[in-house]
Amino acid sequence: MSTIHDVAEKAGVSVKTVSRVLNDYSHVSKNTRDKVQKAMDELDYSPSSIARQMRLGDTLSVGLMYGDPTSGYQSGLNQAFLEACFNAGRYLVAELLDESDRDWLSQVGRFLDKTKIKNVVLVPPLCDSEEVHELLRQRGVNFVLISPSQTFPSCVSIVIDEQKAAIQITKHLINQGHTRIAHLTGDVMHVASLLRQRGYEKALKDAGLPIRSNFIKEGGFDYKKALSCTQELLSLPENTRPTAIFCSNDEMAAAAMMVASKMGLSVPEQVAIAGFDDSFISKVLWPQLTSVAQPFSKMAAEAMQQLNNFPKSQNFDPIVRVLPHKLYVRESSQL
Amino acid sequence: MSTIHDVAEKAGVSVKTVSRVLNDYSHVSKNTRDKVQKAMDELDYSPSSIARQMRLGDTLSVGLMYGDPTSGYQSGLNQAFLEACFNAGRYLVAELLDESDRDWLSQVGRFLDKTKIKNVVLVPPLCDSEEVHELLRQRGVNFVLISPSQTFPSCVSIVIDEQKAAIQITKHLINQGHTRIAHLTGDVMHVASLLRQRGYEKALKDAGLPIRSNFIKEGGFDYKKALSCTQELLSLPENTRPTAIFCSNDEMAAAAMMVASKMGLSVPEQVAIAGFDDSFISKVLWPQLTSVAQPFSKMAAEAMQQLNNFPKSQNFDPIVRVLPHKLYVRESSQL
DNA sequence: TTGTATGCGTTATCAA
DNA sequence: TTGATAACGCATACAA
Repeated sequence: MSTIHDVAEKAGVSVKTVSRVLNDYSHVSKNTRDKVQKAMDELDYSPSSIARQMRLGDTLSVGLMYGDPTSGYQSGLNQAFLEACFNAGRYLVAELLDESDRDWLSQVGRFLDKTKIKNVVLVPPLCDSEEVHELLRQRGVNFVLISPSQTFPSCVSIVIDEQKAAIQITKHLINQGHTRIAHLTGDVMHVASLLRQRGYEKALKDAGLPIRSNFIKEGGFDYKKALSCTQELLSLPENTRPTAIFCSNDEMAAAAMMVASKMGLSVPEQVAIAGFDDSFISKVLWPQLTSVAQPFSKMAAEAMQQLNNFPKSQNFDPIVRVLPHKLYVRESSQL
Repeated sequence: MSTIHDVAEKAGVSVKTVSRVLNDYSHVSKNTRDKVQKAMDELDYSPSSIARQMRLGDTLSVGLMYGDPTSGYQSGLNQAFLEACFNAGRYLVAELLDESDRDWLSQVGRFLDKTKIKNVVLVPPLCDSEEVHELLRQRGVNFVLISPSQTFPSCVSIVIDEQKAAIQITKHLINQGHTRIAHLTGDVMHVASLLRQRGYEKALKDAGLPIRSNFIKEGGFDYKKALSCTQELLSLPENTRPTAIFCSNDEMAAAAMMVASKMGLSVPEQVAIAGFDDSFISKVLWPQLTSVAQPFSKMAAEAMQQLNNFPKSQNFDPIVRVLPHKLYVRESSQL
C-alpha cells in the first residue's frame, strides 16, 4: 500500500505538493500536476481516509438516531443512508433512540459524546425538536432534517410534498369512480400525517365530494389500530360503507387488506386500498398495493451533499429541498 | 475534548501507563490503575478511535456485501450488524452485491480495493463460495461466515441448528393435532432450506406420519411462488388437503395466509400456518405468525467477537458457533 | 511496574 | 509555485 511519500518520491516533488494536487489547490503548475497524477496512477495510490480524518479532526461518520427499525419507513431510510454513506466514502453510525424515554436531549448528548460525530441526520420525530437543534448548534455539529413538520430557522430540510402526494392518491381513487373514500390517519403528533389528511380532504372538496367525519379514523401508523378502524368502517351498511380506503402508511394498508379479505370483501372490486411509503410490505401483499414511494435514496444522497456543503455561519436562511415522490398505482386500487 | 495526555497529566503518570489501563494490560498496579480511571472519569475522556485506527494500521470498519435488502432476513441482519458495530466501536460498511452478475469474485475484489477493509462478514449466498474465501485469505482479510451451508476448512461460522428448529416447529403442529402437514421449501441452492425440509420430514417420521411428496412444494423463499403453491395445496379436496403449512420463511407464510383468507379458510381453525425467521412481516399479519426467530443480534455480536480474536494462522481448525434460536408460537397455529 | 521517544499518513504553517 | 517540518492522538520498542 503506497503512501503520499512514495508518490512524492516517484514524482520528484514534496509531499505537500502531492497533497496540493490531491485536494486540487489552485497554485500548482500544470506540469507538476501531471507528473504527480502520473505517479499516483502508476502506484495505484489512494489516500488513507483514516489519516485524513485524523489530521482534519473531522470525522467521516454520519450519525443517525432512529426509532423502531422494523417500520417500513425507518427501515427504508436506514438502508438508503447505509448506501449513501458508502457512496460518499463516509460511515453510517446509527443508534437506536429510546422513544419512550422522552429525554431526547440527553440521549442525543450521550450519542455525540460517545461518537464525537460532527454530522448528523435527524429523522422524525427527532427532527422536530428545537431543543435538539440548539444542542447540535452549540456543539458545532452539522445537521440535516428529514421530513420535518415545518421549516425551522437556520436549518436544512429535505422533504417531499406530502399534501400533494395525498391529493394525487385521493384523486386517483376518485378517478376510479369512488365517491365514498375513507382515510386512516397516522400519528396525530406527526405533521406528515396531518398534511396527508389535508391533501385527502382537499381532493374530496375539489371533486365536490363531502368530507364525512366518520370516514376519518385515527390509525396512528399502527397495524393493530388499523385493524379495528377498518373493521368499523367495513361493518357499516353496504350502501353507506366506504368503497375505498386511503391509509397514511403501508402497515395500515396491510391491515385494511387483511380485514377486507377476512370479511369476504374482495380487493379492489369491493374495497379499493391505497397506502403510503411503498415500503417492503408492498412486496408481501396480494393484490399488490398502490402506494406513494418516498425517494429514500435521493433523500439520503441529498443529505450527504448538504452536509458536505454545510453553511459556515450559525445563522442562515432555511434551506428546504423538496424531492419528487412517485405514485405507484397497483392492483389494490385498480380493476 | 481531552486527550490521553490530559489524562496522564491529571493522574500524574505517563501516557503509556494510561494506554496500559485503556487496553487493560496486566502489569499495572491497582493503585495507579485507580488513579488513571479517576482522571479519565473526571475529564470525561474517551479515546479517539481515529487515532487508534491510524496507529494500528487496522481499520475499524466491518465489510458486508448483501443481497436484496428488502427481504426480512437480510434486513434483520443488516440492522443487527449496524447495532453490533456501533456497540463494538466499529463501523459497518455495506455494499449491495449484484447477485445477477455471477462474477462475485471480482465484485468482492473491487469492494476490498475501494474500502481497504480487513474484516468482513459473509452472508448467504456469498458465504458458500470457496473462491471468495480464498481471495479473502490471500488479502489477509479476516472473515466470518453467517449460516453457511457446510463447515468449510479454516473458517469461522456462526449458525443456528436449522434442522432442530424445523423439527420443533413441525412437532408443534403435530401436537396441535395436525396429521396432514404441508411444507413450502426455500431455494434449492440454499442448504438452510434443505435442512429445514429434512427436519420437517424427520418430525413426521418420528410421529409415524407419512411423508407425502405432493405436500412438499418448492416455494423458493418467494412470495409470489408461494401464492400458487398454497393455492394448489388448498384446492385439494377438503378431506385430503393439508390442515397445516410450515413455510421455510415468513414471506411465504404471508402468502399462504393471504391465499387462505381469500379462499375463505380461517387461520388457524381450518389451516394452521407457520413461518421461519420471525421477521418484521410477522408484525403485519393477522393472526400473528408462529415463527422461529433467528438470533440476529447475538449472531452479529458473536461475529464481532470472532473478528476481534481471529486466528493468526492461515490454517486453523474450523470454528462453528451454534447459537440458540427461539420458537414463537402465536395465533396462526394455535387455537 | 513505569516512562521517554518515535512513527502511523495526512494537512498546514511558514519560509524560500 | 514549491518544500521542510510540525502536528493530529494513540500505541509500542526500548529503557529505567
